[in-house]
This record gives sequence, structure tokens and C-alpha cells, in this order.
Amino acid sequence: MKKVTTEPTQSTEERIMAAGREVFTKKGFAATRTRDIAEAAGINLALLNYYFRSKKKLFDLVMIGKLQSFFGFIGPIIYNDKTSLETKIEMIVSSYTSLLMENPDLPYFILGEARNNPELMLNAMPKKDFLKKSAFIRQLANKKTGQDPYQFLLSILGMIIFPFLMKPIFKTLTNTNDAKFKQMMIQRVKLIPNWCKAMLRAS
Amino acid sequence: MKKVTTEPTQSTEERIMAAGREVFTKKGFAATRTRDIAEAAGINLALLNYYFRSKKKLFDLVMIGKLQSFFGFIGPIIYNDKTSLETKIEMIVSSYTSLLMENPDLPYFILGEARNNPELMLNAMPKKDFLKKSAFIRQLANKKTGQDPYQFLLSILGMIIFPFLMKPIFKTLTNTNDAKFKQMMIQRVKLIPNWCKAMLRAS
DNA sequence: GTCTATAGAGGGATAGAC
DNA sequence: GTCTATCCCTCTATAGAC
Repeated sequence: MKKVTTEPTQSTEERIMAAGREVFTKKGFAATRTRDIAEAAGINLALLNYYFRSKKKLFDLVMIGKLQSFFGFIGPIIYNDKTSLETKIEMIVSSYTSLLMENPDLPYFILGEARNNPELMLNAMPKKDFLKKSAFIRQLANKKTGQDPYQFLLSILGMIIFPFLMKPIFKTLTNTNDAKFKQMMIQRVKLIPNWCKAMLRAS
Repeated sequence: MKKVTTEPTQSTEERIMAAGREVFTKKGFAATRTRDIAEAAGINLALLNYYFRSKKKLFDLVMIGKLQSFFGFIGPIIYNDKTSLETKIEMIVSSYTSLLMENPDLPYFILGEARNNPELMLNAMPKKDFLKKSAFIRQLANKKTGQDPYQFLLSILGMIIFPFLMKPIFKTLTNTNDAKFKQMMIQRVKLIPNWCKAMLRAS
């Protein structure tokens, strides 16, 4: 377990938090040992408990932050009445892709811990019916294609997020290196909105 | 931990194996306790070690089986020179959807354990360049859309598999119950191939 | 605040009776 | 083959010195 690269000015608490984010995100709650976090933070194990009381409490703090980065930026996009559906799709694709290129372990972590703790999602949501009441879903429904807008949403998200989930398998199966994979993800920022337009016309 | 529903004629070994499949798939390797498996199998903990030597050895056997069910059926579909690209897409969508409706925890399990053990995938593959040499990839490339066929493949798989990964979050966010979700997945068996046709025309 | 040392619980594995 | 009892290591958490 390598030491996390941290600003020298970071406080001990921040360094433990950063290490917690790194290790928990990569290995999940169960497979993570507090010793790994302490080592990654370059501190003694006792300090973790001194600052955060327990493994679980640190984990919960990490989780809250991750949920916010995963769901936080999408609100302003899908609730914007001024932008067209096409523009929203482009923004969602490019924002999520940037986020996931920076945090490749994020989706697996979120999906996994959501399985153990589905209600946690609700608390992370700004409000009830967060999706349902959005301009994005309304605009999709107004296309009058007779289709469930959520079906379309699942497909967009799948096209954006799934490649990052499949990355380890994909790299192995297709002999793709990191640079090539990154390049593919950048290409998808253009590809996916085009595909979406075609899908909307078709349905 | 409830007892696994098993045939009364199953041998003890088979019952432990079935319980292992269930618990490992649901919770992953690290979060699974051998005691959970023993309880689910309705046997004593010592018998697990008697039949399988260790937790890890049982896990590996479970993993091999899961990999085969996840990758096994796709070979005959994508290597069939007689079927059209469109037919292959329909077959992939419907086969995978059936599989995942029966085994909703399967994709998360496969993706997760593949992170820890990427080389494992290679051993599960029938041969080197399994994808690359398939009729499916060749047919996609022959579309001469100037596009990387793997980009398209990632999208299809994302549309099929991602909803199952997102199921817990999706149900919470949209107040969808199991019956409704299942119905949506069945609808997607028709929707996805149509979308794919539109995407291929577009690109 | 930060360390060392250790308590205490949990869980994988085995010995040995039946 | 199947059970009970238990070993022993690992890991979380804390006590207490500095």
C-alpha cells in the first residue's frame, strides 16, 4: 500500500480522510483494513480512531462525499429549463466522462455500497422525485415517442458509465492499454450524443 | 442468512457449492464468512473445509462457474458466420437479459472480482483474441462507418447490463418495484436492438 | 497529537469424537 | 461423513506513555 500523494500542508485529519477515500474506493468496505488506510496516510493506526472514532464512521464520511460527487453536478444540468434536450445530453455525457476519467473506481464503489444500503441514496438526493420532476425527464417525455423516458435514461447512463466498470475486463480481452482506453472514452463524448439523437429519432 | 432452497437429493457437497454460489455472488469474497455459507447450506462449518479445503478454493470454483455462465453462451452467437449482424444483436440482447433476470447479482460479482484478478478473465476465455476474431466484430467493422467496433460493443453491453447493476439505485430513485423493473427489462429486449439499428445507421 | 502495546472480537481452519 | 470444541491468526479499537 503506497503512501497517498498529499499536499505537505494537509492536516493529519485531511491526510487520513484522503487515504480513506483512496483505499475504500478501491477495495470496498469489507476488504479494506484500517491498517491499509493508516499506512497510506503515513500515520499510526491509533490516529485513525483518534480522529474518526471507527472504521465505519470514516467510511460513512467518505461515502457522503462520493455520493455528492456522483450525483451533485447532475442536478443543475437536468433542472435547467433553458437548455435543449440535446444540449443536456451532451452536458451529461461530457461531465460524467470527465468525472469518471478522474475517478475510475467511483461507479463500482457507488453501485456496490448502494446494494448494501439502498436508503442511503435517498438521503443523498436533494429532494424526493429528484429525477421525475426534472426538465430532462419532462423533455424526454415530450418527445411523444410513446416510450418510457427512464428506458432512455438507463441506456445513456449505461453507455457512459459501463465502460468504466468493464475497464479491467475490456483491457484484458482486447489488449487495450490505459492510453488507448482513455482515448476511447474521449471519443465517446462525441459518439454517445450522436447515438442518442439517432435513438430518439428511431423510437 | 436463510437456508438455500435445494433439491433434497443434492449431495452435501452440492449443497455447500450452491450455498457458496449464493453467498459469494451476493456479498463478494471479502464480505462473505464461511459461517454464512455453512448456515445457508444447512451444514456444519467443518464440512466446508472437509469438502473444499478452504474458503478461497471454494470461491475459485464458484468463480469459474460464474465466468462460464457469463461468457459461455456468447461464443456460439458471435462466431456464427450464418447469422446477420442484426440477428446477432437480437440474440445477444435476449440471451443476456434472460441470464441476468435469473442472476441479477452476476454482473456486479464478475466485474468486481475481475478488478482483483484481471488475468482470471483470460483463463476463462476459450482462446486468445476471442472477441477480435469473431464474426460479430468483423461484421461490425464491415459496416465501414469508420468507427471502432469496440465502441459499439461497449454501448450494447452497457445498455443490456448496466440497468441490472443500477437496479438498487434505480428502484430507490424512481419508486420502481420488482415487477415493474422486470417488465422494463423485458421491454428492453425489443428496444435495444431497434436503438442499435438506429445507431448503426447514424454513424 | 502522536506513538507503542495490547485488549478483545471475529473468523478461517483443524483435531478428534462419533 | 458429520459433528463439537477449539486453536490461532488477523483486525478493530483502546489504554496509557510521551
